[in-house]
Amino acid sequence: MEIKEYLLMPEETEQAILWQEQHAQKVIHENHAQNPRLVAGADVSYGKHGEKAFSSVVVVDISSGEVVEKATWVGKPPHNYKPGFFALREVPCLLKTFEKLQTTPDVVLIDGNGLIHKRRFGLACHMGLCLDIPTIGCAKSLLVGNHKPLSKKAPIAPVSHMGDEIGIAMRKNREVTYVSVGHKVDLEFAKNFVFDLPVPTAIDHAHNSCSELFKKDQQLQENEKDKNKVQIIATAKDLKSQGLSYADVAKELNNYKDLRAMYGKKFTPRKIRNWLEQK
DNA sequence: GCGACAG
DNA sequence: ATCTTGTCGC
Ligand SMILES: [Mg+2]
Repeated sequence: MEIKEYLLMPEETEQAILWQEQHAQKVIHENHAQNPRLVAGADVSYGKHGEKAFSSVVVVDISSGEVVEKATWVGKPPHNYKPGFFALREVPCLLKTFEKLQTTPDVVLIDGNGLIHKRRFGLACHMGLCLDIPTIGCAKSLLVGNHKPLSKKAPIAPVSHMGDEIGIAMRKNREVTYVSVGHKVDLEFAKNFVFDLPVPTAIDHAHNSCSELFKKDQQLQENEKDKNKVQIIATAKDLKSQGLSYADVAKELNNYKDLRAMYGKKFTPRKIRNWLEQK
């Protein structure tokens, strides 16, 4: 789909604060969603050592519950996570993913807050401005604000912060979701829409898709590592057959920087002996 | 200075 | 977000 505005905020904190305050004024708090049918859920997960980002957007037709389309993107995380500036980390990934989407959804659900934000400009607001589509923030925990305890009788409670009603806390079964306006929806619509969503939601699908990408990548890396190990063992075996001691074989292998890099750490005579005696 | 802090 | 196994409960 078409990205209306490719909005990236400055990395420097002081400028980012001003930028958020300025763009918060552009957020539309009135409802523009009518009879939504195509709902997009978006999420990002990260590699074990934070070197890779796995981003997914899944579109669900809520009239049937069927998945209509899925788009994914894998790349380097643009920024570390910083509370209040989550968009630095996820907006670039999500925009790359929405770009690939053929479908134009009626409503977008973002895994993060909208108006529930110190400057009323959480990730969902940011993405809403970029996409110019009705957008709702759905977070799993609270960034700012307070609310009365949820109970069976009152599974929904308003979230307030500095005198503003900026969202609602909602419990469906076991899980609590914090719902807030992202863009072009009002809180009343967002509340009812999310409350009535059948599970698995588009966000659930997106989250699962990210986990699959993560697992797939992890599996590939394991295979690569195994292939490398086979190569290393073959080399070690060759050296040993030339009459070198295990200590000398280890010393020799350590001279090859590429071999050491693919193994990850230094070779020890003990390790070499274990490998060769196993095979 | 301390604690809180979406993912 | 990731690191992680079994275990308690319906
Ligand atoms: Mg997420």
